[in-house]
Amino acid sequence: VDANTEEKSLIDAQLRLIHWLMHLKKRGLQLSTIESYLGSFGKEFIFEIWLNKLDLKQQSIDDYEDLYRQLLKYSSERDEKAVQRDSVKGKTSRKMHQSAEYRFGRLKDFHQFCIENYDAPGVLVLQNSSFKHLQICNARLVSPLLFGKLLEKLENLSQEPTASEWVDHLSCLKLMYLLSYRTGLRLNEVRCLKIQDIICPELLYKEKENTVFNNITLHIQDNSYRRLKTRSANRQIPLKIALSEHEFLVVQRYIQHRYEQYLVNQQDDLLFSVNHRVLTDQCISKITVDLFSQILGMHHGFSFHTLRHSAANYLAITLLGSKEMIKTYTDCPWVKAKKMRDLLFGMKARAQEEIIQHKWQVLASWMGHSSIEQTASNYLHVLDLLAVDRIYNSPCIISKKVLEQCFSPVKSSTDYINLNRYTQQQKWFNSYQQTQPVTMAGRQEKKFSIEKSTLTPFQRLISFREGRLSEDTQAQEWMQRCQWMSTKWMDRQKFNLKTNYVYSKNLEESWFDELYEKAKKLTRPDEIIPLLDFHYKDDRQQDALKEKNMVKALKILLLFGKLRKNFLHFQCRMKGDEQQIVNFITGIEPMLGDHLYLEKQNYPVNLDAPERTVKFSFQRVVGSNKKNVTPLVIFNLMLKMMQKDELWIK
DNA sequence: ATGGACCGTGTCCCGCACTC
DNA sequence: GAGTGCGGGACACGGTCCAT
Repeated sequence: VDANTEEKSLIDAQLRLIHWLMHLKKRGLQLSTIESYLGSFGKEFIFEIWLNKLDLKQQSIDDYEDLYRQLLKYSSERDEKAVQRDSVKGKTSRKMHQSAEYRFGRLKDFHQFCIENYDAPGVLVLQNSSFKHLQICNARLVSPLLFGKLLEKLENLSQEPTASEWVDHLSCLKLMYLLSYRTGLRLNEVRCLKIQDIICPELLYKEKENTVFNNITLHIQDNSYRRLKTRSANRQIPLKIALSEHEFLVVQRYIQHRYEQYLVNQQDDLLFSVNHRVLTDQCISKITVDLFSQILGMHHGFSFHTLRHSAANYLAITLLGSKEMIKTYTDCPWVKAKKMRDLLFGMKARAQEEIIQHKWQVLASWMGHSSIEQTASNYLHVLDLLAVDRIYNSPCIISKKVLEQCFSPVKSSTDYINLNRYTQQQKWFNSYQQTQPVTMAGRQEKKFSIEKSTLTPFQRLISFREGRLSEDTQAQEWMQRCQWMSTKWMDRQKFNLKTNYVYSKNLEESWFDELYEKAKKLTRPDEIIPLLDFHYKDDRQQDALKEKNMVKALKILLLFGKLRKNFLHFQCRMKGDEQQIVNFITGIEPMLGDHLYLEKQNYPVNLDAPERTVKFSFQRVVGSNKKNVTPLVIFNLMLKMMQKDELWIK
């Protein structure tokens, strides 16, 4: 990368921006509006391009995400400053246009334009429609437990018959996950590792089979495949201290295996290639998001890049935190953490750990950042924890004389006393939980069957519907029940559908889909669909009765309910109908938690009126607002009902 | 009873002109 | 560059009327 190409990409970026402005003009916007659009992020955009020497044409999804996250951060900062100014003046203005939300919309518009005209990839940061959501998902970290689940899901994926051609690629992906999670490598850095990037003397003498290598160091540098962000991203990552013992062995084994192939065919020199092919970064991003979706449901905001974020935070804790903190948050043993510090900071510096200054620099260069600031502000979400941890554990020195003046004479051989010794005796967390280490189940070591138990019934249902778990017969039965229910409730012609049609094949699937879509729309962005954690009070004696009433209510809903728009209708014509409705209410109402209530219209029914339909709706209450969420609740009830076999016995 | 057409309401967001 | 008032479109929702 010479200065000339740097300049070129800077100009390209500017042209892109100008092109967008022209496009806005063509759309008929007035100049004043376009001006404010440009003002939303234009300067910062160009600044970031220049600062990080970015080439937009070469950017991966993760690079875009980084860039946009930074821009949105600048935007929020502008907002914060405005709030401060206002609070000085003593007014609390409700912002209208030039707000972070507004600028978020402009940036989204710009990126959409780039997607259409410059083949830019879709970006997760901007996909979420609500701006607030973004701030939450920004700080998501992958815990060792979650990472274990991710690997497990990947393992499941490679067990599927359709994946048979991809098994080797998926094994590579697993190693990429591992390396990124432990070392914080970017997607393209790990994806495009070359055999030549591996520094390992033992590889060259291929003598003993079963030795453990002393170390394997990855040299992260620019190469023709990889598109690195900056030249400063030239760095070396020692794997022996970054990985656990077992993980190191797994990686070593793979490298040995690939090296032998490489000796035969030196053209094929990418570490993770299978017959000259490596999974594309888009493909990896998509698989990763899908796997997380399987674990966490929709709208989780996790991506491959989250692994890098997690690595940064766990490294920060491991390098800078106290023993307690390390044990609580990471799966790294304390002994290993000490070893890491010795190696990275140097033994001498470690001896005076309190005062060494270059710790942050070590972390930043490990991550491939040119400045400490960059790591701290973009990647570290645990700074406050680290600060508290540090304060809590730092020595609290007080002069012996002061103590003696206040209290009685003090026994001490020195003039100073470290009070921390005494305060620490009432540690808040002297019994901390040791985090369980990540388990790396290999294909050979463990036989995998799709573990249905780890999926919720809802996930199994949806997986089955999408053909991912076609052999799950239980889910198949549930699906049929659901289709029957949604058809009976929603299809105006099929109100009289009999239960013996539950397993008939010619039910229309669209009714279920419609209900599912409606439920999704009513779900708040931070929720997974089955949000209604129906409340049961602990009182055991009441439980049996409550359960009985609930089953009764569900049976009534099953047989007599009608879903019209956002309302649940019950006819009240025959003599028994009135009692059924009462039963329904008494069974349902105790299930609803604090945020839901059952709203009743035309109840009790006026038996003389021609119209004798009771209309129920479920209302979600937030503060003083209420919202009709009937389809969502019905969908949830349906999920419950499909599992209750007693409802389906003839 | 059912479905279609229409309408009023409320909310959200956008565009524009304007001021400081 | 930040902020505001106003107008207006898109949309969801519910209600009403009417024909079948």
